[in-house]
Amino acid sequence: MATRTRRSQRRTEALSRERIVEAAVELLDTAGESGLTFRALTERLATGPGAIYWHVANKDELLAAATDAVVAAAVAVRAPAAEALPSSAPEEPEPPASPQDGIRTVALGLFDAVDRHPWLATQLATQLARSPWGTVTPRIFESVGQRVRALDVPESSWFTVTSALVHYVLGAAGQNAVNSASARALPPGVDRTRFLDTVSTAWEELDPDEYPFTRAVADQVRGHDDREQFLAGIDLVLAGITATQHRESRTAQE
Amino acid sequence: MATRTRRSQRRTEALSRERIVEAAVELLDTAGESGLTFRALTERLATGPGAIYWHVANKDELLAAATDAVVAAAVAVRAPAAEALPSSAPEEPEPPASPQDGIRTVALGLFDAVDRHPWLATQLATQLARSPWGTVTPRIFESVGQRVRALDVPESSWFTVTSALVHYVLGAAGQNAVNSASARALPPGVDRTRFLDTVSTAWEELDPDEYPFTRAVADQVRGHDDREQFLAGIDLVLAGITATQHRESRTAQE
DNA sequence: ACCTGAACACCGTTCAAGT
DNA sequence: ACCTGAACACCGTTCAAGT
Repeated sequence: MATRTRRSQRRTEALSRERIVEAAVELLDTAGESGLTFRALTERLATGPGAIYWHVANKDELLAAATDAVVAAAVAVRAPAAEALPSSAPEEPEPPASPQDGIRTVALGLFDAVDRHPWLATQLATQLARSPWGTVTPRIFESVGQRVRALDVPESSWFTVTSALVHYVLGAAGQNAVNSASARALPPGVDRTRFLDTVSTAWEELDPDEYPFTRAVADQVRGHDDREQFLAGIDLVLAGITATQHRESRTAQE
Repeated sequence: MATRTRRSQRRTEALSRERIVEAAVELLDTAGESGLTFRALTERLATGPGAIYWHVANKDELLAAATDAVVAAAVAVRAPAAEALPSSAPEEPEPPASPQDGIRTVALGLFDAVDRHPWLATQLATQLARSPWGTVTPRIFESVGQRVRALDVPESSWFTVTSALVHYVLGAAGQNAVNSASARALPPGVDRTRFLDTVSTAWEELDPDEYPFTRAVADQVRGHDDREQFLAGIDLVLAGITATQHRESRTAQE
């Protein structure tokens, strides 16, 4: 009864794992987590479930592959100047970004990816929980870690410091998917300002005895910018790294 | 054909939302996320699906309630001394914990909760993503925020600083569910040491060109303690808060 | 080697009917 | 008001069969 979807013609391109993952990402983006079903996928790819199972072991593996593909694209960041104006003065020496800026860029890359693909927040948690030896964790870890090494953190702290940064980024990005996803779910026309207003008001109406702090802070929710706040958190961790180093070198000198 | 489960006798206690949520948490703990089904739940509660739907709107609400219950318990931390030796010297004045220690305690409370309930990592991401105006976010936020206020952070920074801490905690706790859950999934007898060994080895075998940092750090994975590393991250953020304040007051004095 | 599509077991949810 | 349990629509996955 539902109107026949316009994609029923025989597919021309051969099926491949790549095409399947690509279709999965599209489906997740447009229809959300619950929108990714093998039935929707077979229709979109004009094939049967068996064909998909030939290329992919099961749904978990498909979700992992989709997550990995998006993360890989997100963390493969170059210096922003390089792509901003591709044809202008290619011989101009790239401004050597500080390691701190590099970390901010990588972090923002992931942050924005979660913003564009809200399902990524949950999947990141799920995939990371499933296998730290998978491809997703090392990818993120490596990208942040290389910049941490460029700070003058002693080698013995590399693992701890990088972990702290990665944890913050994942936590903050996950939490932010909230806002973008929820805001999107609201009736169109209700924009971000109205959305923050809703949250702020809800917080203001909490029980004064149980939630004094949250109530006190409700107003600050209203005007805040997610990216700005995200970066402020990064800077807090970076400041902590610097401060800890200084404390250590001071102690070492005595 | 399956052996009749021992719980088929008529239930004595009346059904209630509370009992349902309690059973859901048990099911999640023992059988994992995929183990929580309405069928398993009806069997355990010796009832039919309709009875459950009388108390709970749907599975999403049930998961939200389960998450909220566990988070509420985790975040309601008292000074550790109070419960350690309940009957010894009750009039002894409690050592006034510093706000920093308070933050560490709350954070560890959540960290350990995720450790005991690995499904919490995913659910935290999901629930937070679904509704920041729900009960889960304010609960965590409030508990951390009250301690942030006790540090001498200027009021204008309350929201940002508390958010940063909460994001770190959620990210780190989520990532850690990894380890406990994965370690649990391994054949019994393979303990944590062996598990870390596996991860470490996997990281050592990554492509040297693409993953130089992760490889360099692989060895540090082997001996590390999750809780210690988690706290080190908290301390990094706390150090960042202090450093930022000093910088600000220094600037203000000029 | 790659794909088809009917079939299977299982899941969340509904609802007419009971007490 | 609270509970029962058959029924429904939908899902992931399998597999004998085709090319």
